Amino acid sequence: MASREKTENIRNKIIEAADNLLYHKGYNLMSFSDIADASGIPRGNLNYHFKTKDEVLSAVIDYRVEKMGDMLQDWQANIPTALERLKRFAKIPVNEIENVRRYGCPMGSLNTELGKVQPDLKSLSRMQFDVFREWLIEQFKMLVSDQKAKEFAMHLLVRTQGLATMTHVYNDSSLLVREVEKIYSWLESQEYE
Amino acid sequence: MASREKTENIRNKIIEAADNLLYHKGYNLMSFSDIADASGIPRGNLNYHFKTKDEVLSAVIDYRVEKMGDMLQDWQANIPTALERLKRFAKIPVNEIENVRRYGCPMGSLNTELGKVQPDLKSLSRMQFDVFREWLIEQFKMLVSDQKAKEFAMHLLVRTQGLATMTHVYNDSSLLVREVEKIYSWLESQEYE
DNA sequence: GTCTATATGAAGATAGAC
DNA sequence: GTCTATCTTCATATAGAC
Repeated sequence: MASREKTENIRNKIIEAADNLLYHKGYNLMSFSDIADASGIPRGNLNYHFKTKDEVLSAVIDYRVEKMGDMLQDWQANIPTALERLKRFAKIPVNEIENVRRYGCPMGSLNTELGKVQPDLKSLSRMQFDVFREWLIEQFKMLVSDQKAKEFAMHLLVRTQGLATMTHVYNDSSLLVREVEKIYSWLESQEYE
Repeated sequence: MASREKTENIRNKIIEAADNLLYHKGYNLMSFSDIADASGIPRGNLNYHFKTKDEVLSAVIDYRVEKMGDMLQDWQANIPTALERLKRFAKIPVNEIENVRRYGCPMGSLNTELGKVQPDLKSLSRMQFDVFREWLIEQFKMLVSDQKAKEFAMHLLVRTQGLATMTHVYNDSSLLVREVEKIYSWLESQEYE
């Protein structure tokens, strides 16, 4: 149906606008008016598509999770070795360097904001990390024991989050580059069975 | 003067209550009413001591910076070697493990929240990091070249922030312990001149 | 200096016209 | 389905009595 398709388009416009605002302003400072302005959808009409702000967040998380899943599948298909795939992961912040400098990590900063006092929304937000975490474990499993794979996957997430946070604190993209190089060295130096 | 002393006491009560709320709820969700309830100071009276919410934040940051500076001075006086002092720093999250699990790092989470869209408040909040950063550089300077000292100081901050963020995301204190042990190994393995 | 009462504004959410 | 107008709530901040 054409009308249903149109509704879907509107929904997607809203989600994409909210996705950016969430990254650039954070959840608590993102208002429906902001979304209306950014998406071009009239203020009141938003509430037809999403009754509450929580529902908007939920839709954005689903959207992000799907997009990231697709990306990881693509890497799985097109990057030959696990080590190279891990390096590809570690490179994400370099590709997003200007955004990281200005806004931090979109997943980490959202979790940090919601984790304090909005536990339901935090659980939603954590799903973003689960996607990467499970994929990283699979990659490391091709290189080390299952036990070590879990540990290394978390360690990689720790270092990525840390560099994003500190790059943001000090507005310093050279720090980001240096820390990613350190991660590369670490990945290459592991004694894989 | 007794009355002036009393005013100071009230100010300090407000600051300490706001310090906790800022950590537990974040800046944007912390209201004057929250501070009034937590400190026992009547709602309206707060605005005599602090005209705006920004002023409260500023006072809390000053308070934190002073407290942390005292702590670092104490370490400097009472812990004999630079390596031991660095390990003492790395141990902070272990001592605060329950808080980190529930609320993340008080400095990192505040910077992340304010950094997106409140640049003036972000500058204030970054002062917390400056205290540690400068102290860490001094410690590393006793062990490596000046250039390396800056790099290592930031690297230590990166790893500390990363472990705090991920411990918070997954509510997982065993991750925190494991990552601090890794930092210990790293500190001990450096080839110092 | 302390506190009450209130002004003011902005947000999320809803009712109902088209 | 779309959108306007509005209700309600809650925040910061202020005016002014005590």
